[in-house]
Amino acid sequence: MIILSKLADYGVIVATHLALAPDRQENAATVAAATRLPLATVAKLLKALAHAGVVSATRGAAGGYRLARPAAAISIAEVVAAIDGDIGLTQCSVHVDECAHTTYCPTRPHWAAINRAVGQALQAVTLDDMISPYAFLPPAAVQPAAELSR
Amino acid sequence: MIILSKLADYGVIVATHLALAPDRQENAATVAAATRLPLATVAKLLKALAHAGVVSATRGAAGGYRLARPAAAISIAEVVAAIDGDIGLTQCSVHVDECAHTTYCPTRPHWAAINRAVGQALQAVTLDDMISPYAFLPPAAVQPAAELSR
DNA sequence: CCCAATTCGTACCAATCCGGTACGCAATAG
DNA sequence: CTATTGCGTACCGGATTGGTACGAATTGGG
Ligand code: SF4
Ligand code: SF4
Repeated sequence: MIILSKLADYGVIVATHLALAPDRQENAATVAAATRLPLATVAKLLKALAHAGVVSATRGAAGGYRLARPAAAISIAEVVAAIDGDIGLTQCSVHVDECAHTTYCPTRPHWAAINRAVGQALQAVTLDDMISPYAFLPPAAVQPAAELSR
Repeated sequence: MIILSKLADYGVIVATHLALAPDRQENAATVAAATRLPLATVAKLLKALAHAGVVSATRGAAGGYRLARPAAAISIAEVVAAIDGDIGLTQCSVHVDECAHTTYCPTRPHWAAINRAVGQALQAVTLDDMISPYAFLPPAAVQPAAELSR
């Protein structure tokens, strides 16, 4: 099973890319080219992220996106939640009343604890962590310029 | 977003129910009645669990299912994996080569760490914990109301 | 020895969800 | 005013999922 949806996965990549140059303002097309993702999809993602307050958008000509906060203050959980919705293991973790078995289900109380553990695993990682430890990654990864000029 | 599929959720319930009476042998119909789940679905789940070695089945007349191991030796992760397949956050966590972006994706190395954290959260809980309510909760039960009422 | 009970295996179907796309509107720079 | 760019919504095809059905294999009892 794959937990994150493709969109959420891509969303993290896009956010990470923006975290690389927090000062620059990039439009959707530029980000799409840099990440090699379909333009339309990137636009959709950026919009969702902007809606959640993770990135801020400036409209009009010469507009674009940039991180709304420093990269260290944005957790992966936030990015994922912006795209896939709130994270919860089971139905009852998110929408309490949308499961007919809530009344007698014996496992329900325990999910809360597991839920919290999973949530913390995602909240512990920030965008800053995603870009900083390039140490153990081969030099091929550290070349945003080459990506852009393609 | 909901991480576990409905089937996996139900699977845990079924497994938990079996853990309540490890010595008795129950057939699919009995389990379905006890858990108030559709019979056909329960049969499917039990088969999947049997295939993964979580429960053992005896065929023929007066046949039925029972846990293959003591409840304390079966983790939730195992039950979920038996139904939903191996747990992984992203595509590259499970099937490494099934993502076209593996070569230059900057986030890939980091998912492994998060992946492990999530996996441990599920492996830390056994069926035994599920049937002895709140046994492992007390330390965190300081503010259970907030979690449960969410 | 035969029959009934029960699991096993597979195959199938309907519904929902997801990834992706298209098009028109609003806002801003020049 | 106009070109550029983000915003919003609506739509569609395909994949996955939840659920069902039926026949084959296996065992216990009469
Ligand atoms: S109440 Fe039980 S069956 Fe319903 S979503 Fe929660 S764990 Fe699953
Ligand atoms: S390589 Fe990157 S894009 Fe591909 S599944 Fe892994 S994280 Fe997602």
